[in-house]
Amino acid sequence: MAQARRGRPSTGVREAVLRTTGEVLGEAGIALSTKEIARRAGVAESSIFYHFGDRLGLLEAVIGEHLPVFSDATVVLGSRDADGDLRADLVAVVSGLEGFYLRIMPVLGALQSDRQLRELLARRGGDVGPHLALGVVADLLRTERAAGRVGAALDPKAGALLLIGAGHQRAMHRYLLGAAAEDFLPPVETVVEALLPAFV
Amino acid sequence: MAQARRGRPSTGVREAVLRTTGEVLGEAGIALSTKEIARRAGVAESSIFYHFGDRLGLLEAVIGEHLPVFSDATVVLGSRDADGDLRADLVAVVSGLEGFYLRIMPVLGALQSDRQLRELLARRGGDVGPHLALGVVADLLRTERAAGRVGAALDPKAGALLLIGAGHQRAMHRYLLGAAAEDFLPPVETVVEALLPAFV
DNA sequence: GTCTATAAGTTGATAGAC
DNA sequence: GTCTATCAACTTATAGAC
Repeated sequence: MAQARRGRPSTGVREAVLRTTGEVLGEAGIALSTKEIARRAGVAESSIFYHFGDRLGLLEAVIGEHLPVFSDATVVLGSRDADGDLRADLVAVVSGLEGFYLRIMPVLGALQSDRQLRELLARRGGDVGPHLALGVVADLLRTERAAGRVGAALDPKAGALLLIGAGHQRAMHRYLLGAAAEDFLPPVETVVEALLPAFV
Repeated sequence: MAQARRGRPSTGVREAVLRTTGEVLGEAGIALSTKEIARRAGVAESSIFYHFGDRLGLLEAVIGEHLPVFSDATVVLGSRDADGDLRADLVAVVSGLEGFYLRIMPVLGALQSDRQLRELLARRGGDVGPHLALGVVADLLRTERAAGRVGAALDPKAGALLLIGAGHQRAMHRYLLGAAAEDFLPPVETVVEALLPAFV
């Protein structure tokens, strides 16, 4: 970001393309075309190739833009204020995770349905990607454990997998079924109630 | 299935197309082409349109073929023999779920990344689909609870969400990262160990 | 029911003007 | 840095022979 601007300043085409691609990703998935993105973004199709090289380069840029958020605690967990009640705090954590996974679902779906994107992820060597959310939540549990608010016997990574699994599961079914999902899903409060004995 | 066969018997083109489409789905995702499927299946491309009408019809047929398995306990849970030890039984359940979700990942990825397929799912009105796995596991927990092997206070749906969430989470990260995922994921045994207090 | 041949439209990508 | 114009390859889909 400390890079000095040289040459002609951008007129926002790159940004418009990235934004539009993110939108189309949520609708058509990775079966998106550079032509349609250019049309919807109101730019020339050739500008996409100027900025991103080829179609995969565009996909890499869009996906890659979202990959770092998985290690950002504020984004993954949402805003929470610990008020001392473990139950309420866990409800806030799972709800935050659910909202996060609901928002990131198009990116997650693209990664799951395109081998080239998975290879891009593997090439990054693990320094970015969905798996880092586990570390974020595990760190939170370690802190809470040190403060004595969570049982000393709890394995932080295992606890993180359970909380994330619950939030992700609710988010995925809501994404797939829409409002009808609530008829099948147990409420966050019920899930936390069931999980509570494992955390005290 | 009780339908009598009329007219000329099939020569297996339909089945070959369905099988091949399932394979391609795991590689290219929903960005698959009828041409490539025909080539890999060794059939004429026009045969695809004869059997499935159009491209979406083919996708619907392939996805629809997999949707009912989510309500099949044997498939979802895998083969387990309850030997009386709750801990070992839960490990078997989560491991079974992990294997199931690992196999079904291409279908799940396609649903998450294509709006048309999600609409197909919604049109089915909930009688098939990924959400039914919740009922399968919840039923298992109800049985175990009635037998006194699981705590009476446990909500079956909440318990199911936690078990499925854990298995699905492990499956997804293994699918995205391959063997490297094991470095980040807590082992099934550790997860069950952490979850155990919620189930007794 | 499966094939070959073909059509019209879309695709990702490049060249060159400004 | 962005555009218009263009291209060959590929896309989905149809017609008609066997």
